[in-house]
Amino acid sequence: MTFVQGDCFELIKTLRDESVDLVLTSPPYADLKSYGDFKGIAPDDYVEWILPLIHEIYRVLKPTGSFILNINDKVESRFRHPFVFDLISRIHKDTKFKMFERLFWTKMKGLPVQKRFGDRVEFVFWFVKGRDFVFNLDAMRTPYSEVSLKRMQKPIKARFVRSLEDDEGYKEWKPNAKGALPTTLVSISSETKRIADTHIAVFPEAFVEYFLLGSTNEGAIVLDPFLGTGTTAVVCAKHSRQCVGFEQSAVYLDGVRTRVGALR
Amino acid sequence: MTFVQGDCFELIKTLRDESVDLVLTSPPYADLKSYGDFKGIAPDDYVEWILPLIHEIYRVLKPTGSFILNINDKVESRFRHPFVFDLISRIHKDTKFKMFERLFWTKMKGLPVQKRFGDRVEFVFWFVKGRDFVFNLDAMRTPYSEVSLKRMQKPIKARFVRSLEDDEGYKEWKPNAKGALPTTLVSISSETKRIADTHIAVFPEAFVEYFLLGSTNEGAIVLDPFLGTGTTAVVCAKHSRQCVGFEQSAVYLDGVRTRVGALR
DNA sequence: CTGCACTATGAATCGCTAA
DNA sequence: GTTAGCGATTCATAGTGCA
Repeated sequence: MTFVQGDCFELIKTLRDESVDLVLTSPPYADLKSYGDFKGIAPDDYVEWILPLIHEIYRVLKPTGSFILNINDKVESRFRHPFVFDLISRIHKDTKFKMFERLFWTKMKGLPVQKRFGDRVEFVFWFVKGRDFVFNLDAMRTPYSEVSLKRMQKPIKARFVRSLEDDEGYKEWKPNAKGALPTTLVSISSETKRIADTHIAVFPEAFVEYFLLGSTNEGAIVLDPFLGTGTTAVVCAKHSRQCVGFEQSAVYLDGVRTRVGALR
Repeated sequence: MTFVQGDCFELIKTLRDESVDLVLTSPPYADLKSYGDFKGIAPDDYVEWILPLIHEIYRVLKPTGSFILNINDKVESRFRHPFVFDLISRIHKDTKFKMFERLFWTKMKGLPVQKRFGDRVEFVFWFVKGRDFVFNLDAMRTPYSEVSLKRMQKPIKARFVRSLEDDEGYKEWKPNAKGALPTTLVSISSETKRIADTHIAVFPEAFVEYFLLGSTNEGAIVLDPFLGTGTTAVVCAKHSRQCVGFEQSAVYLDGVRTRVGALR
């Protein structure tokens, strides 16, 4: 575990090429207001602001590594600002990152709104450098629905071979002990933490756990350049991964050290 | 109801400026293979292919009108191609369209995959020309969840004013008769239609109904440049909207005329 | 009308083979 | 080397039908 207080845009330059297995982070979303110690970034400036960091992330990532980015867009004067779409487009143009998948994190809990749709979905982008990346699909399997579980109580037959019109096309179907295949809709409820006497919304631990176990093996080096309240560090400690975390705010970083220290 | 057989890129040029209330469509997604009568568009060429149509859509739309676009991206050699993100970015750069909202249509049923996440989500983009557009929020309210309904059986008090620590912050909460506020996660199950002896997947009627009633009033002129099996036309007929539909395939268009004619 | 059993199918993806 | 076409394969859900 290595936690450093300072500006991640500078600190990441001290890391060696191809030394990190996973970058898992939720950068501050574009906002006109400030965010903790962090001065807000206007939506129009967001892409140019964060792109240098993404180039560095590409550099420090191992060839088998992943970059998992949680982000959401904002409404500005009644319209949804397109900076997330701009960003994903630019990442493909300016770097060699490939998008393994775009996932939709639904929280089922959100701020009430009056004249709009309630926003219950955030983006999760999973970038890789090439085909040979770590992906533990079984670790990401999700619980079967109640209806499915009921049906599984006794073996069932299902037709898999569509072209055959006769009964030969039947096979036994066995449910996977580890759960159903994961889908692009990721349902994880949100959490709130209290640090330095302010409530802030963060990554839930379940969210970090899901992606950490799915994209790394034990002993992996995991970087979170916007450590915040340190959820990434806590989950890494629980699952034998090494966390490198950067954070501007000394107050937040103290909180992280306490939180991680309490696990021993 | 006006149905014309031909190329929508040309046909749309015959429509007058600011004459349409809603463009609701699901263009063919990028594909390397061909798609019905339609020659497939390679993902790399998709944006340049469809952008001229979008300029025309802007032109024919009334100042209060909406352009609602259902689209999804594709996997190409194991990676998710970014053309949807490129497209949304370019629409903002090349036209004056504003994005009212980006919605996520989840179908809860999809083709099985082996080594990926199952794709259960498609994008729905709602573009407008300015602040003064038709939006019937109440028509888009969704049924309350079972948990919410249970709570509503007897009057409950809910705390809305969070800053107050005392009991004065309680208010009576009355459920809205038209349902819960809609969210950006839209759950509508998929449908199958059979036309010209082939199964094709389309807009479900419930999908068209949801967005049609939410974005237009009675008597509205609705354009679907990729009419396909004509779900847009059928739903317009049921709800007293005028549909203008373009479709390349004469076979499909015959099917549409039969389908709409059967409603009288 | 309810509940359970059973089946069809969904804007798919991968890997092999041929050119 | 690369690409394009084709066949094999994947399974949870919605819907139908019957007791």
